[in-house]
Amino acid sequence: MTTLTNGQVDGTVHGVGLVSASTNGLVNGLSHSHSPLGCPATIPMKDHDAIKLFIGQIPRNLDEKDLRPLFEEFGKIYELTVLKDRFTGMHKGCAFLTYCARESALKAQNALHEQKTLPGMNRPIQVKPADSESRGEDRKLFVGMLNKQQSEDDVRRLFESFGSIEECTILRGPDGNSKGCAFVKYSSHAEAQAAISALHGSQTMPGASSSLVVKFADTDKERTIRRMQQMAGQMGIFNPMALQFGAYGAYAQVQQQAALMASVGQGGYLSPMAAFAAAQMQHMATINGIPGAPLTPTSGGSTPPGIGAPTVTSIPSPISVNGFTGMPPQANGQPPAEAVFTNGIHHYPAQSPTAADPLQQAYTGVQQYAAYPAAYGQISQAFPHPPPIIPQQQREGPEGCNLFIYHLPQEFGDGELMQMFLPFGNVISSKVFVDRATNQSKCFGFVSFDNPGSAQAAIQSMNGFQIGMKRLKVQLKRPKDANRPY
DNA sequence: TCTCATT
Repeated sequence: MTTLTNGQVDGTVHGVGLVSASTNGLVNGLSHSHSPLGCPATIPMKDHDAIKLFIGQIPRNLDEKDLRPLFEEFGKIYELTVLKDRFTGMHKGCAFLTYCARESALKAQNALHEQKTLPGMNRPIQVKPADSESRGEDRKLFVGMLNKQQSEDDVRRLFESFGSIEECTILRGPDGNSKGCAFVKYSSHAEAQAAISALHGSQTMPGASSSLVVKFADTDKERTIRRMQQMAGQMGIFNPMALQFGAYGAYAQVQQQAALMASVGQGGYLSPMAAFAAAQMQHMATINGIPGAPLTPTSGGSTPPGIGAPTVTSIPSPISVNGFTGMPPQANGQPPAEAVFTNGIHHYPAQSPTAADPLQQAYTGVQQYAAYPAAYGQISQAFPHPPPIIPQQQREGPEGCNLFIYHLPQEFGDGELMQMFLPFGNVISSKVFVDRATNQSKCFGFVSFDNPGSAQAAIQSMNGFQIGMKRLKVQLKRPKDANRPY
């Protein structure tokens, strides 16, 4: 039989049509045996005490069939799954492996873990019980402020008197140089706690800038947050060029992370990163709403999580921007404060974007919505969820609705500022202050909501939010007539 | 100064 078709594998099932899952498994060519009576092969059984192993440091060009031979020599495999990205299908470089027999897993771990390096990898293969098997990362410590010369053995010696160390890893860069920190995993939480009590801050390693840090390692959730903050900080998302290509990849990533963040749970407040991811998705949706871009949804069902669709009707006419619309750039040497608000926004519709403002150029796609209502109308038809509100005029909300934001990234403009705060409510205006002379952001601005609840939610979530090296400072704008106690 | 990846 050269061609395997449904129902004709072993003669026990005839005709085309529904095929049982187990028969499908046979069609897929796995090497199961058949019983003498011609029944489908029994599903392989595993011991009740079988261990699921995590396999790491797998070259991304190896799939299950390539890996089986490597592991089969230690016993019959119950299940082997290469982890793939749920959106892109990308090989994640690791896998789960369960042997039918517990003993096989132990043998494989002993023989392979850190024992050999697969082609193309610069670190040895990892074969150890999956996280799901051990329950809880509350035994793992992060150790910081080590001397970069200290080895695994040095660290072990430092920590061994507090308990039995299951794992000890120095963090190293690609070149193998220590990053001055390590992970130490004990067999119990109590041991880990004892090490913290005894060692944290107890000494300063030669060459370290402060005393030894010993604390519990980040949980998965914390790691997720950390990653996303790093991602947010390192241009990627904010770099307009990154949005021009690879938009799907960026979208998928952000969507995935937003989903993750949704599960992190931050006491009822939208967590900073979820807010951020949501804002960025809106941003990307805006970019992709330009006709011809690949992301245009075909139905309303594909709203990314966490996004409330802004409404077209709340977009005021772009033509009058506080009456300053047509004002030429340096009309006055020292403009009054109110004029500063309008400077640097959708600039001067009569002009095309100029090289004087790279950011403006970069965001031309967005700014056109403001400058050319007709174009906006077209796009809003093509895209079920219209792009976010474009700030048209500087409006203050009621008291308690207006925020000061300090420490904005240099490249943030009004649009980015608004994007960042949209998830918390209806942003009626956003304004980044711009230096008139240099056209550079002064790294602070205002955001106004239409209700105090949104403002409070934004403060809760975004104050202290890390972007790159900086942390946002978000607080209520003091009312003009506030009674100052001093 | 929080790993390379944990369905």
